[in-house]
Amino acid sequence: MKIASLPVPAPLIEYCEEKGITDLYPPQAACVDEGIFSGKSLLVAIPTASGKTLVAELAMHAQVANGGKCLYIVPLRALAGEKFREFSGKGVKVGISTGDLDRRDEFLGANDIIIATSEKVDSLLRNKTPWLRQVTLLVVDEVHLIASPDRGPTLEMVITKLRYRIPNLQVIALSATIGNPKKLADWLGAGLVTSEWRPVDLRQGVFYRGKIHFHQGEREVAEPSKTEDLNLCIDTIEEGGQCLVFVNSRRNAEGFAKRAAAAFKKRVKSPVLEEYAARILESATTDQEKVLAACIATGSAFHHAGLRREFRELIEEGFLKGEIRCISSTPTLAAGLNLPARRVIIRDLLRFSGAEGMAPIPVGEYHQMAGRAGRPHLDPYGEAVMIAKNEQSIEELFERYIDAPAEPVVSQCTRSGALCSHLLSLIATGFATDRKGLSKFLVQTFYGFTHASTKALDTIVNQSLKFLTETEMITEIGDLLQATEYGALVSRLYIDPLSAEAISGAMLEADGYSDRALLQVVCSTSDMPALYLKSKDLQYLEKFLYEHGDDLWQQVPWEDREQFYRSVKTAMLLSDYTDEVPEAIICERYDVGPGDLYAAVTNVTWLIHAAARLAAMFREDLAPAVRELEICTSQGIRRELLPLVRLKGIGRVRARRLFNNGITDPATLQEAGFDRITSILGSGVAKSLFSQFDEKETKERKDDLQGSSELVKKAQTSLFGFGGCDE
DNA sequence: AGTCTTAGTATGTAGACAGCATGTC
DNA sequence: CTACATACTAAGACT
Repeated sequence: MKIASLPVPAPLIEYCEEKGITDLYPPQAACVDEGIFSGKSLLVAIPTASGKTLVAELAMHAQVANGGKCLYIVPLRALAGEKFREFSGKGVKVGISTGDLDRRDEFLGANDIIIATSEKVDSLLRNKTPWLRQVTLLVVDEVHLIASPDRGPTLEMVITKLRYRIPNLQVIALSATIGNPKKLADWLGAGLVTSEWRPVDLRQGVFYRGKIHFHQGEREVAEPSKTEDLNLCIDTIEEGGQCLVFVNSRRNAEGFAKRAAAAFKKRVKSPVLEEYAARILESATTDQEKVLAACIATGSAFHHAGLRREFRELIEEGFLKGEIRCISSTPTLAAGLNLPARRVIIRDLLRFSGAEGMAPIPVGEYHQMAGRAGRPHLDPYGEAVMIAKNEQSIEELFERYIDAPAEPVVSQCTRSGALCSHLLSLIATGFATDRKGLSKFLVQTFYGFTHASTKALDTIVNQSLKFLTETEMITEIGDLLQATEYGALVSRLYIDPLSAEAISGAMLEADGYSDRALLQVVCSTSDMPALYLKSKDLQYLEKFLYEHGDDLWQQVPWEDREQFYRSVKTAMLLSDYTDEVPEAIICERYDVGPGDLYAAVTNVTWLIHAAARLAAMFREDLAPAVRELEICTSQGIRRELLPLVRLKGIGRVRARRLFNNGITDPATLQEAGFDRITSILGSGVAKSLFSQFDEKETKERKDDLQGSSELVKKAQTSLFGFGGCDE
């Protein structure tokens, strides 16, 4: 099917033709036949890299041409960015909205295509964002993530909410191959396109004793090194390809990269790689990062969430450009960006999962990783290889993974805790005003669609409503369910009601305040992933609790202390960060990577913000201190620097430099004079600082004049600020 | 004596969404 | 409740 013949606006067609794309791939043509251009919903369950995105893009452009608006839901922020770049510059207005990124936010609704994560869309719904009603096409990327235990329910709820609100909404759901595509399509009222077709031939095989066994035959692999995984990797490099190795732990990822680096030393030399290594070394703070630099210099790299984003992106870029030959990675790369390689080695098929010990990875995940093999237009074929430990397991691996269908997608709505937050949001946002309304909504979910009896769900609904009523987040008067001001706030803050209750409960009971106490409570909630405990941690944790245990708001439990210790450890790390302990020392002390540190800081900042809002509601006296902590945490500064960072252009580093030079607040800064500041921070920064003071003075004069109208406004908001459920 | 090898044992384990209001080095 | 690879340790074997 020719792209030029499709009913889409010219810019997209021209763009495709420039790229040399003139015909649709067979699965894409099937989507056209199924009616994507006539507004029909569709579930597209086809392999990775077989052109799902273009299907969505065609449908979106057609919608926009008819005056429609499109919402594109992705699972990861990094993916949102990737799609944003991909969709931009083709004659439609594209906007992006994720937690850490809000480009063009004021006019977000003015865009034709808006890309957002599922949680962000849920948050937009909870805040009654008006333009959501104008959406005519919903694209859900990776819709099989409905089966994800922690984030699946949100995705399921968001889809259900949007379809509930918008009649005739066209839904295009994109998915990897799954076990029950028909079921999912039926739920969405969608047509179904499935296919095994791929643009590059994919050979899946099992390596054993120097040979890869494929369905189509065998392939010999040379054995220049002692280890099989490395031999497989070198084999592809020698052939001119790149290699992606999936392993089950960070340590393994680093270990493999080191071994590969030693083997590559004689083979790969490149000035570009040297430059990458130098760039990393320049800002490296930990040993781990120095190792990474050494590896990259030879063309190998490791990739996991302990690395800072900057380095991860550098590795991805280096691999895409073909400079880096081999990446050993934890599942970070499996679900993330589009990084194909000629050979993918799925080395570890077991992964540690808390309750289950070492458990085999799901078939769906294997397929996702295997699908990474083969770069379209660049590789003659792609190879996905597992490694067998004995003759017998060759057969087993074929059966268990290569020839096995992926798991069916199953709703996770009944998982403990998942529903409570969503029920609150349904009530607070007016999707349901009584129990009947809730049931009516819940039968529309995928859970409701796949379960004839809602008994299991009803039990959880009753429990959750009981909790929400007892904690006064909702009231039930007669039949009427309504969110209280507290409940509405919790819903909008997007925290788990359990976390909200833990935080406000602790604050209500507290006699004093300390940052540590608040941090520990916040770190004990499910919204804050706590650090793992290691044996060496026990010593200093016990010492800390002996000295400061009484200052905490939560009591040290008598038994089952692990959870508590973990929250204390996490709080101590964050406390060190606001105490301006250098990154390298924190990383070493708590055995985390810079990426983990960054993640913990952004996460806790969000929760402290929520805590500050809750404090304003329940403990006004604590609110100023909590708000201060919010700034301290986000900036990584001690309280003494607070007056300085209020100034534009002053962050943690400059503030510290000023402070150490005896300049402790804006007033002394102004007194010190331009020349003195120039000598500390340079003339550029000094100039912008002093121009701020001039602006401020003129603004203050204006504010004095407007003071009276400001007051009126405040009175109005408090007069009408009790719920505001109308839209 | 110093180095390598081996067997036994202790240890630790993937990832990442959300608020809010704008500007770090 | 489930496992495994790796790092470390101590003791033995070799140059």
